[in-house]
Amino acid sequence: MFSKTCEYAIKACIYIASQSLVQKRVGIKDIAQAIESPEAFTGKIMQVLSKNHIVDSVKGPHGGFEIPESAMKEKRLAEVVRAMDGDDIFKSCGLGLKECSGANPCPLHSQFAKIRADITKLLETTSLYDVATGLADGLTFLKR
Amino acid sequence: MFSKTCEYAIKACIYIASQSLVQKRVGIKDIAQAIESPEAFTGKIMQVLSKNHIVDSVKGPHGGFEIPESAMKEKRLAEVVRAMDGDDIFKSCGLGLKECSGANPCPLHSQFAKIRADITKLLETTSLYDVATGLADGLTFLKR
DNA sequence: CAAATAAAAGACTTTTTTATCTTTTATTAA
DNA sequence: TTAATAAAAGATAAAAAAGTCTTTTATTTG
Ligand code: FES
Ligand code: FES
Repeated sequence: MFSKTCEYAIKACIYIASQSLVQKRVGIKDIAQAIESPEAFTGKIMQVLSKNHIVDSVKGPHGGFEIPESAMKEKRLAEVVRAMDGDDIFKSCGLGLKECSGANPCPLHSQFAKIRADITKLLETTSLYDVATGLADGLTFLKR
Repeated sequence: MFSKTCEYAIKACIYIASQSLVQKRVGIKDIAQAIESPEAFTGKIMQVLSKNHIVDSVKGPHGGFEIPESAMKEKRLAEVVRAMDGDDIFKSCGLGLKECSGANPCPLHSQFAKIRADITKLLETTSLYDVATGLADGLTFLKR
């Protein structure tokens, strides 16, 4: 479904958001620990998220990453996915045809298009705030 | 969604089935041409499909691959996917947690589980015959 | 039976994805 | 203003996925 990179990115954003809810800025080490990802690789991912203005980054002592509450209410999961994996998941053919189109449909097009629309809806409507609260409340988990 | 290998496998099966509908056995070259796949790689994929009894293989002159009409009415897309990609798509967590469970749900679990169930239903209920007829009738396509 | 045909099997190569290690830059606070 | 801290940037490395090439085995038909 998502690349490993994208999975890490989504989890990192949710974790950062949940910590930002209690005014805590978090470093790469914290993040890697919280989402069970390799530390250096997580750093690379954070660079991309930061460049795409999905997270705010602060260098130096007491630095780290954060997502202001106002921002996390706006940012959708779809933005994170687009930053990491592009928009393949939103528009490409399930059987790998060069482009998905009703005019030249693959044998799964009609059924697959529905599923893809559901995925798109999920990602486009869910904000980081929506998922961060469940984590903060101990209802959902990012590892195991 | 699916690996490249799995996409080729699904398309190959649909093509073979559609040709079997008109009593035509097809070789690797035909298949590769019909689904726009690398020939040698397609050969490898056919070996797996053959070992898993999804297609029948015949060596020697006038040999090739076929799927008897009775068999293609039984075989589901899910079998092809399992043979190539395992059952990850049917059971694994969308965010890559070690296992998907309601007891330890990731933040997307409830929404993702629905989508995964839809995908499973599509693959488990669609037979090769179902998709082969559309191709044979020129309503669906395997390339471009 | 011999020659031709076509898939199976095995050994490799290339590309992409995932991951690591080192150096640099920015920031803070003593 | 310098030492410590933490992310950014850059250069590699390892693993997995995708793809190729060569040899072997099975089958058919003249
Ligand atoms: S053409 Fe394959 S999903 Fe639309
Ligand atoms: S735990 Fe993630 S999808 Fe079920």
